[in-house]
Amino acid sequence: MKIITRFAPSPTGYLHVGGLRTALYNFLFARQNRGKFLLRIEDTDRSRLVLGADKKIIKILKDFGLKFDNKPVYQSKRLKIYQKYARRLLEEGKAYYCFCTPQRLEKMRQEQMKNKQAPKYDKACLKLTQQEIENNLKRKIPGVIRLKVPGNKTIKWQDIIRGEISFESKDVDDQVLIKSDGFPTYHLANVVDDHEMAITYVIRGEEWLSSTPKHLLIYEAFGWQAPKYAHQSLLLNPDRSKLSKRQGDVSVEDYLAKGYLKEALLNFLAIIGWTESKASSQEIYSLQELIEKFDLKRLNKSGAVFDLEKLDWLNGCYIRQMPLAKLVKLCQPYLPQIKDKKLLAKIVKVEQERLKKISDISQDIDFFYKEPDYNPELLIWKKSNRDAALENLVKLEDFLLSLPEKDFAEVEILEKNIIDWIKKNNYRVGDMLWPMRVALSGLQNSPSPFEIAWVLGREETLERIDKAQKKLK
RNA sequence: GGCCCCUUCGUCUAAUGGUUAGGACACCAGGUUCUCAACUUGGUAAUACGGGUUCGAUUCCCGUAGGGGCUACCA
Repeated sequence: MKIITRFAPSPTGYLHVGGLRTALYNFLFARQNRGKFLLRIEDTDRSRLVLGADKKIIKILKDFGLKFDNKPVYQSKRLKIYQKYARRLLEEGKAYYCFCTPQRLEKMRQEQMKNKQAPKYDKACLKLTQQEIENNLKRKIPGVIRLKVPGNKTIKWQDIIRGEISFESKDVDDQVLIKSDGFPTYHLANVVDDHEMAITYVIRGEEWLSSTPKHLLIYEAFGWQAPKYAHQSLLLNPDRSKLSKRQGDVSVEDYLAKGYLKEALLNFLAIIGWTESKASSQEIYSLQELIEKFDLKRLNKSGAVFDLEKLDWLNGCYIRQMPLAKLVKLCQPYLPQIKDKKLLAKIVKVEQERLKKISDISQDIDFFYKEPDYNPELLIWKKSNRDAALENLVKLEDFLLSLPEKDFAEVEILEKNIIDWIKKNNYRVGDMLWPMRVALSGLQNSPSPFEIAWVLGREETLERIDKAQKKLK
């Protein structure tokens, strides 16, 4: 049987990173089995609907390389279908009309809670006669359709990730199937669509675990075969609660805007809660590799803290491996003040190994195009003194003056020249390099003096060293 | 409150009856042409607790504790 998975987000705003992880797992599982990966937009809640949110989700999936098959299915366009199926359940006596007011339901729930009972619908409307029901319908009294849940039954299934899970039907509420506005609830629409779309594997978050008995009951009422379920663990805040906006960024867009790479984020989402095998210590995976190696059964049962430090590390790995031209392109938006393409490329090259996020590129780089202002004391190396620093800068300037323009064309040549000169004269490297670097950058911490001089060029380098001498006098 | 799920270093995890309990991130220390970064070598650090089963339990069972999820005419 062909394996078909789906990602079924509701378009209520941004896409949560946990949602992206679910999409990834569904995508991987489908691809590695040469199956299909479908997209369904669950837009049955009109009050929470955000216009355009579906387009954003589709764009993100595309940008991340999670290509889905077929056209996306919109539940809001399938109202008649859900109603048809609900009617069938009604006719077969497996569902019933309920006209209870929200107020009555609320009151009932409160009382049940007070009596330490599980809040559940009391099936009051099940006692309605056919005549009463028809009268209510004729008078257009708002009502819903509920599933008639059998009383004493054990519902169990083999979850791919968690093994056997069982619930008692007495703990399952008579779930609303069709709301009073005619829209289906998640539960009905989800089951009907998974069935009609021939979904074979449902991979979803753990928050759906306690809804699964409801879904299984609906499948049973229709006489359909249920798909296989895999309930993955949740992404957590550092305090181990469900990853939420209150404690940091949760939307995919947020992470992208912060300068995380798509590849890194996807890689991170894949390895958080999953490891390839007992033997492997691999952490970096391309999407293609994940398709080959991902194993649903090896997903971890317990929730995983979304560890930003590890994401930063992983992102840094990806940045360091990236071809310069691509990185320059990504950095450009963060450095609008630098119009000179060559200068931009040089700065990015020098900063490449220092970046954790793309956005870091805007940190401490002003000195590359603007004369730095700094305290002259900074020019003095810890093992040196003011007079020596000045003297060394003079020597250095004299030497650099002797180097032709072409020696500034590559970092390596410049470096070799200066180091050879230091060695030949038996200078201490720190005596020369520290003041040089500070003269060029004005910073305590910065790239090496060779790299900065290479970016600045011969003329600017000499000028800054000259200025540094004046500061020390 | 009820129902369900989970529990190995700070974090992500490996090890499914026999290991000095392994790796990665983070942290600490050393190395590397001055600082930072990168790289590299090394180090600190965990089986929640209590009972079983067993010659032997991280591993299997029970209980306790802790954490999480759900408990809507939201998904």
